[in-house]
Amino acid sequence: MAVLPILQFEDKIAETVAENPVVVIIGETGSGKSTQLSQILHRRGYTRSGTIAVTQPRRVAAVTVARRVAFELGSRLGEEVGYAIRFEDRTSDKTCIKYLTDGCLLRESLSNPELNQYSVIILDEAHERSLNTDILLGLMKRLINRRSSNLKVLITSATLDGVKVSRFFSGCPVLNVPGILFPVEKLYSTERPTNYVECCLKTALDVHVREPPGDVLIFMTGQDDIDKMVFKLEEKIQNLEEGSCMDAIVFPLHGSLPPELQAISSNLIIIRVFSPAPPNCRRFIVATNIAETSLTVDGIVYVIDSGFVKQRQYNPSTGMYSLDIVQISRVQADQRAGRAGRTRPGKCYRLYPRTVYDEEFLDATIPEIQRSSLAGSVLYLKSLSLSDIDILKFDFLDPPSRESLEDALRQLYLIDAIDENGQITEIGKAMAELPLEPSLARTLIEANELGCLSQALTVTSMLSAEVAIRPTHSKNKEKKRKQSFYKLPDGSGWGDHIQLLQVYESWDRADYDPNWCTDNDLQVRSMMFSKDVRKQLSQIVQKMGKGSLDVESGMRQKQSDKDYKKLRRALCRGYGNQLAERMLLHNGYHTLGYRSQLVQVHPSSVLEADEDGQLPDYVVYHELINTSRPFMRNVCAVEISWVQPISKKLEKMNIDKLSGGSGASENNEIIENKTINSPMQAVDASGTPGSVDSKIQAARERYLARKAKR
DNA sequence: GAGCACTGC
Repeated sequence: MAVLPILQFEDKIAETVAENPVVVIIGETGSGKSTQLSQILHRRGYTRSGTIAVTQPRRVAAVTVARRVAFELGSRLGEEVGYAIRFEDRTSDKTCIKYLTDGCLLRESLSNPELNQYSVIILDEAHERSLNTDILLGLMKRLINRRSSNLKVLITSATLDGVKVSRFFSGCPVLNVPGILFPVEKLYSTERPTNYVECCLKTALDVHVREPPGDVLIFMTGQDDIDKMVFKLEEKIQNLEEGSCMDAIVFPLHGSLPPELQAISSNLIIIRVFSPAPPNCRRFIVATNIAETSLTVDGIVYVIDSGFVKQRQYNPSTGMYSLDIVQISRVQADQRAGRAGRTRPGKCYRLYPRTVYDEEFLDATIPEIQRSSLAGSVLYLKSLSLSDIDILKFDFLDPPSRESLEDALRQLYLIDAIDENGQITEIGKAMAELPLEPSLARTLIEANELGCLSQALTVTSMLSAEVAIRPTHSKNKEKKRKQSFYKLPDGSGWGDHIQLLQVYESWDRADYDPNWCTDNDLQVRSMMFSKDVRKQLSQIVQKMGKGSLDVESGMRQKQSDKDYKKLRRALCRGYGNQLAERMLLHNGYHTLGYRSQLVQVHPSSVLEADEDGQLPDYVVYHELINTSRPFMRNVCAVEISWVQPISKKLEKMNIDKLSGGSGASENNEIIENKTINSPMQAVDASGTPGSVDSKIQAARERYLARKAKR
């Protein structure tokens, strides 16, 4: 194996780190930064005064890199080198290099805000701008001022965004470490295709017929398009004249491969996708952006880039999520192209003109912090109770909009996490201890008061694991699906939360048999995950727990509480920021919030109407999602008397007080000025119905209209 | 009467 480029810079790196508290390392793919930086600093003695922490945005990365480094140092995993991810801590007293997810480091800083056990903190893959890494960047800036004598912070990034990060850390040095990527030739289309699936197909066939051997990676937006593409490509290849070109196999690659295929397809992917193709056979891998960073497929020589990605975004002014097809950024486009140059020189077919890349694409993807609801993050920051930190003044690399921060404060106030002056409450502090989104954390705390903690643990775990009751993957098994659907409990008409509880209880009665999940079309993976979450939550709430926490005790609870009244009441408290009232004359709802929205119960809900065909007067919802229309997903019936205290709170809510009173106007300017530099990307917020292509077309037209206005 | 990209505590 060739010497990793980064090792040639060892002296330079050590020297720079010795002289500066913060250093930015720009290391391209293949530079070895993730495995070598920690070892270099270990060699230079930084582990004598503390541990070296290396954060990763993904769990697998934390595990595999730790394993690799342990191997290189000839030590056993969990001793000198260890890792910590949720549910799994493989470190010991001996551990001096610790890989962990960014979320884990955030959790650690909750109990130890100065992170004193660490002599070095490396934030790896910072360019991906995960929500947690962005918050860590802000915390690190504060920390180095307080621990300047004994803390070193390294921030690694793959793109040339180093200047920005350096500026954020008052002009800290930036080191560039080259990677070992082969050149990739970029070929642009002369115009935007009107039908991007067809265009991908045509390009793929062209490559297959004309280009020498080498595998092809095709980036598309979602499962539907991928399935369509796989089908059409296989068909076309079969119709090619025998012997006119080499054989081919086509694979789909996305995050939610059907559960019944998962077992086989993990073999498929590992053995067939991740090993070289048989001789004289070309592999086509049709993937979502999962293949951009999370999964690396070796042997790719050709990349076909549609130029689009599906992105989830949060709109703070409506409290609604939407899943939109948006243009990728230049960073993303280059990342995709780079996938063609890992083993030898490659080619990237960009299905958009050069001018689109140059003029329309954003430099970088909008960071997650500007696309998410910030209630959880704001609660986290408030719970650190750092007297020197004001949320609205918190120093973010890219600040979220003031609107988004205010939305978070309103939400937190409505669920009692902060008081009317924006100060964190005792309830809020308890909520922050729980690895749950704020509404679910609040539900658990209220359930504890009401004596239905066991049931609430189950519901929050199921929601937290995003267990889907009726997966849509079994198209060719229509009969079986219907049968099994009727076997599952239905929430007794009260709604989806209750159904989730009942489903988990059924699984408990089946002794947590994985086959029970498969028989009922439930993803084994997500059910197992919810079991892990439940266990973890149980351990945390044990301290405050009143009564038994096991699943059976929740079932006994039901004997005395047939209507799930206590649980639904706890949910009503927890979702005080996510309530809706039915309209008088029909079954539509309007949300009870800062800005009321007209919404409907999602058709997948098990919520039942009464004899007159009327849905409950009041419901709580887990999420608002704007697809073809605005829908409430995961709904539960509540009673008016429980809603009233929350309505009163809503009436007297005052955002000026919540955001810190008089000081707010001053902060206002700071945040708003910064926000102007990072506008939201063009999004499809109107929920235009129709095919993906028509959505893309519509998004493009809106973009051009806006451009013309300017 | 709908349909979901990807992560993570």
